[in-house]
Amino acid sequence: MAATIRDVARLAGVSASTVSRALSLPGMVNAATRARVAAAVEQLGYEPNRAARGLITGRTGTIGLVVPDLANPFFASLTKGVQARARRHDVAVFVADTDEDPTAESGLVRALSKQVDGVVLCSPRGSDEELAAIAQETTVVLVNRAAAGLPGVSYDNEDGMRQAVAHLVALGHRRIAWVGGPASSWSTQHRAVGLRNAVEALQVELAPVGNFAPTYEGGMAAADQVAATGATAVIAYNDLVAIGLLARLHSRGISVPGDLSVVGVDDIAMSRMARPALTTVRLPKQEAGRVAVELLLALLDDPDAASTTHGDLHGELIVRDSTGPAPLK
Amino acid sequence: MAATIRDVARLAGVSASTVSRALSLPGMVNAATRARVAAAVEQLGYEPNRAARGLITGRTGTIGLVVPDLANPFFASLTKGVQARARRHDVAVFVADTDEDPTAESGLVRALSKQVDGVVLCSPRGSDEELAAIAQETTVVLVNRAAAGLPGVSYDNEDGMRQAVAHLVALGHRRIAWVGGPASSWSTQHRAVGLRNAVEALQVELAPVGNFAPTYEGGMAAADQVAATGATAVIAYNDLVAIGLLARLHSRGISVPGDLSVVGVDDIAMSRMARPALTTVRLPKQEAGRVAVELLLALLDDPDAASTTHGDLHGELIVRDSTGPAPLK
DNA sequence: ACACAAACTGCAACCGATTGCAGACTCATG
DNA sequence: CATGAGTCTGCAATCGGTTGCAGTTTGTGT
Repeated sequence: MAATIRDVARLAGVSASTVSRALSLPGMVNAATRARVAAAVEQLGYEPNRAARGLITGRTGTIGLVVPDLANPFFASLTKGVQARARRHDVAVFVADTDEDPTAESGLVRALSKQVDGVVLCSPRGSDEELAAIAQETTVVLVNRAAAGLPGVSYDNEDGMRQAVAHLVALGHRRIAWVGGPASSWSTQHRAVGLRNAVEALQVELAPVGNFAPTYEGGMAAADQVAATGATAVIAYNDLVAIGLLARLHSRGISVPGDLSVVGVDDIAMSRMARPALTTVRLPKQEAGRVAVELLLALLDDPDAASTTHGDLHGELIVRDSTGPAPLK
Repeated sequence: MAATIRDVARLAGVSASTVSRALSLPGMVNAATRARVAAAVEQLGYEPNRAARGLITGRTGTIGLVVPDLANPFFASLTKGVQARARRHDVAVFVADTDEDPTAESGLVRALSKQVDGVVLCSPRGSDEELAAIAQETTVVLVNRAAAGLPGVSYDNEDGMRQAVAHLVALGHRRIAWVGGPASSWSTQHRAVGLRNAVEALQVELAPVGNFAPTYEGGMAAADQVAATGATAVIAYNDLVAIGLLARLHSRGISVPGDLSVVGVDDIAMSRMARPALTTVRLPKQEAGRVAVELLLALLDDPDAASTTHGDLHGELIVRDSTGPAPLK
């Protein structure tokens, strides 16, 4: 069906080797020959078969991406970033969705590992040991998680929390509630640490209300506990949780930001459209995907480029309508 | 690095051919031999290299998926459905995002076509001719678009619109505005037709306000025109547009559903969280992805299975808080 | 014990590329 | 005109699998 390198060779009146070289090492072939080859390629609409090349060179020009849930806008954006950057490098992307099933991670990576040069693994739920085992199989770049010596890109969660707290303190808030995500989540842990540092530095009080699912429902579930803390502001694990809070607070007649200010994390598209529009720490999601791809490709080119082994991204506080001055007592 | 079929063969004390057969045509090899092979496979953690197989069999066990925008929750869900179903069939998925660029479509499909068995093409913006050309290159299944003879899966837009109109009419609305999506969009055209049929059948008035971007901003832009039509209800091209309408109507002090009822299409996650929660025609997005994969795989098995050449999915009206009785005059 | 078919297994060619090596050609120089 | 250096180009091996064909083993009937 599709033209092969031999078809091109025949049409150009040269051998397959020459065609191969004309395409990948143009300097090695005579300009006239190269032109004939180019014409034949054009005429046949020839595109090299990467799989075949991969057998020889060990490089398939393909990477894998494993995410917990594509329907989560956070990962959708990240995937988009990976996608875009990979295409620029003429690399194709296999996408796999674990459906939040931690046990599926290693299986998927293993299945993928034979067909790709490396894998970008997002927010892995597995243990450090599992990740180390996975990294044996293929080159792995982690996103949103730092694990023992593995290359990766993550956000500076501490700094993001600091910005959020500083904003709230400037508005006069002195007691801030915190709705955590899943206890096992690396991000939750780091955000909690960042919060503790920030409240300590600014001498305000932190009122943690526990761990909730990182979803709208999680936010709904947390809202009443938040209200009960007596805090005048709340920072949520992520925007979905924050929007859940907004919904439940509204139905309880608690005014945002009049009675309570709400801050999220991520800045997903939905946050802008929430009512009131959500103040949030914007994490550069597509950027994370792009950096992860660059990191992975660099690592593939030079497996011990220890210098480029980790990317660190910063969040940026986006102030909208869900935060305001602390209510007067 | 990774074990090859020859490694397995050596360990099991048989030839590579036998290993190959033990794995793909188990009936052809002796049970005892098969067991030895299985043990060796297990011990080495062997996974066949699909790319190599693809060279011989012409089937790579890989399909491509091309969507206009992964960050759009509609396509994210669809991708998830494709993903899940493909995995069940042990098929890997290449995902490519055109970034809403219609000219990128055919290029991407062409680049993909050498590495995949077939492609699922979502909401293609290209012309029928372009699509026909693409279909020459590889097996294609369309989603959200019916084009000249190409296999595909789409929604029954007419019926969805009928349900929405019936709901509004039952609530006493007699004049319904319609905010269309991009004029070139296949869905817009079909939804408009469905609406015209429905209003005619139920003897109410339709007030189209033109075509807008299928986004939140599009909805914001359309809101004032909607208000000016004097309609008591509006049906939006999709949920994002409907949510944009909600936002602008709210800031203009127009009460929903008190003054105006709003209906969307899609039922993205955000719709449940909108204020008021959005009444919408739920389109089974993951289901569409699943059906598309089944269709594609069936077509690959039997290229002229004309019987299974088209999937038709139905929407379902989800009534929430954005629709209510028409205001009394 | 012998012939014959059935059931397995291995050899070798092949898929579409890449690449080390050596042969062929060009051209300037002695 | 022979020689040598430089350029190009082709041959053939290779990657990791699959598969047609032929050879070997096994089992059965007589």
